[in-house]
Amino acid sequence: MHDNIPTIPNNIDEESIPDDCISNLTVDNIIFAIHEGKLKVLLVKYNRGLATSKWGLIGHWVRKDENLDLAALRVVKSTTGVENLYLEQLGAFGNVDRYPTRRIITIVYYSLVRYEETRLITGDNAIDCEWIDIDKVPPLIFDHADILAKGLDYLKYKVRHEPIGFSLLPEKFTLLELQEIYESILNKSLDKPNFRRKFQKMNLLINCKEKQKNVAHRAATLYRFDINVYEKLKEFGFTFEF
Amino acid sequence: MHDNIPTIPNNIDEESIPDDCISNLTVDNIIFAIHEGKLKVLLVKYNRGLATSKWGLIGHWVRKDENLDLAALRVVKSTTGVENLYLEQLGAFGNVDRYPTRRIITIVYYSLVRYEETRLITGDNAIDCEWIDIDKVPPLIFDHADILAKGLDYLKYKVRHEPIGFSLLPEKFTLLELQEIYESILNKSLDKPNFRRKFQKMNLLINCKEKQKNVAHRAATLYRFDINVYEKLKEFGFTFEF
DNA sequence: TACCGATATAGTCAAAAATACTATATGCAT
DNA sequence: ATGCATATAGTATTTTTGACTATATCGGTA
Repeated sequence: MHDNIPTIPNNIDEESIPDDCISNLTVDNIIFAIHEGKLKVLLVKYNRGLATSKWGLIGHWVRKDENLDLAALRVVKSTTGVENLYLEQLGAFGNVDRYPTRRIITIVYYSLVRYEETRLITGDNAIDCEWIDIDKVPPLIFDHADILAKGLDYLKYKVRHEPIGFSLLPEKFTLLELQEIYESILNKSLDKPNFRRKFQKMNLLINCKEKQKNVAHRAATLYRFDINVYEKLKEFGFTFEF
Repeated sequence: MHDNIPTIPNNIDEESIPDDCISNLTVDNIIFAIHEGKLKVLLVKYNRGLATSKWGLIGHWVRKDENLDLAALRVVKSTTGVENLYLEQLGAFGNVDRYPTRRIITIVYYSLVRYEETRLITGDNAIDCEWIDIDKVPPLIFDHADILAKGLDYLKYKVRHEPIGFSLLPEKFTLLELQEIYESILNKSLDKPNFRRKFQKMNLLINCKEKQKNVAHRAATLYRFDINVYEKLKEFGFTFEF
């Protein structure tokens, strides 16, 4: 699995840039999700251009009449089938030598999706599209390993400073599920009673007054995220901190 | 002052893009400094292209053989004369209609400089270059007002989460000077004894064992920032929080 | 030289938050 | 009925914050 196939065609025609796209600009997406308590990133194995048979982040050329954010959104939606997601720009990567043959700038976005809501679609420029465990990432094309590393750093930072956990969970979730998000991203274990208390005191959780079903132990209460309270708190200069 | 001059030439030749630059890519810089306790941003009034006679952030075309970071650094150094600065990418702005005549992407950097170290140089593409008080910013070209707003938000966020104050102060500074940075950025007053205690407990300050001189009051101790301790703390997952 | 204005710096105390635990509750499986 | 597994409540100690008071020390000035 994840072998490097050695020879790749090395000419610009192989890039097959659509006519309606800007020729020196792409978007690339770092798409994260949590599955079975583990942090995953979505990668594709390309079937054309300089990236043929190699793994990389999910990117595409930006259309001439398309804003950057929309280009990123288009790519994420068409690959994952997800409608609701957290999407944010990570930054531009444009080192002179990042692309083998010429100068191409990529604007990188990172997004968080709910694993259960995804229906992966391998586009016709790819031969594979998979959720890869964050510590089993194969070698990646171009500067994508650097980009991913930066995205992962940012995720770790972000999870402590904004309540992004909710973007990774289904609408209704238990406090333990929420805690496991933190544990998997921060890579350390946390005290259960203290975690609940801390989170509950923030008032960002709404008790659904429902319980888990079909679990072989005491059923936990289900909660959902109160985005209205969060928006109001932000207006008053509140900053989430974990 | 800061009037809008109405008619501007509206043709691409007026952009005067150097031959060795990429034609659809610029860098723009949000340069902050503190002077007399007030937050300032560096702006220029352009003398050519679509921006003629209007104020804007300090930007330039990116050279074909130049990394993005270096392009930003080149512009900041050549405008301010500063050698040591904090420089970080804020992100890419590339909305379809951000530039009047065609699609141009700009990569925005934000930097912090020490006011006393600057020697402003008005480049030959500008007729003026000034430190502008953050709440006296004139109308700006293109989407620069949006960009500046985002940079300012980021600065406010940043000052609470990373010890950036040191990038705005001379090497040796008093605790009151440090406090005033926080007060001017966060736009509120802070308790003096509590501020000192909080900062001192972080162990990021080295006592220079020197005092202020020629002040009409008890001389304060001078401190400097301990970047080594800061780097080590970061390795262990410490996050600065104010 | 004695006081004044200004800022530095130390100290106090109560309230709030974080931390490390212990204890009890409730679901399903056997 | 018992036990395993997780939920959830509680408790006690330490840390951190926030508001405030008190004292120290500089240059300047009457």
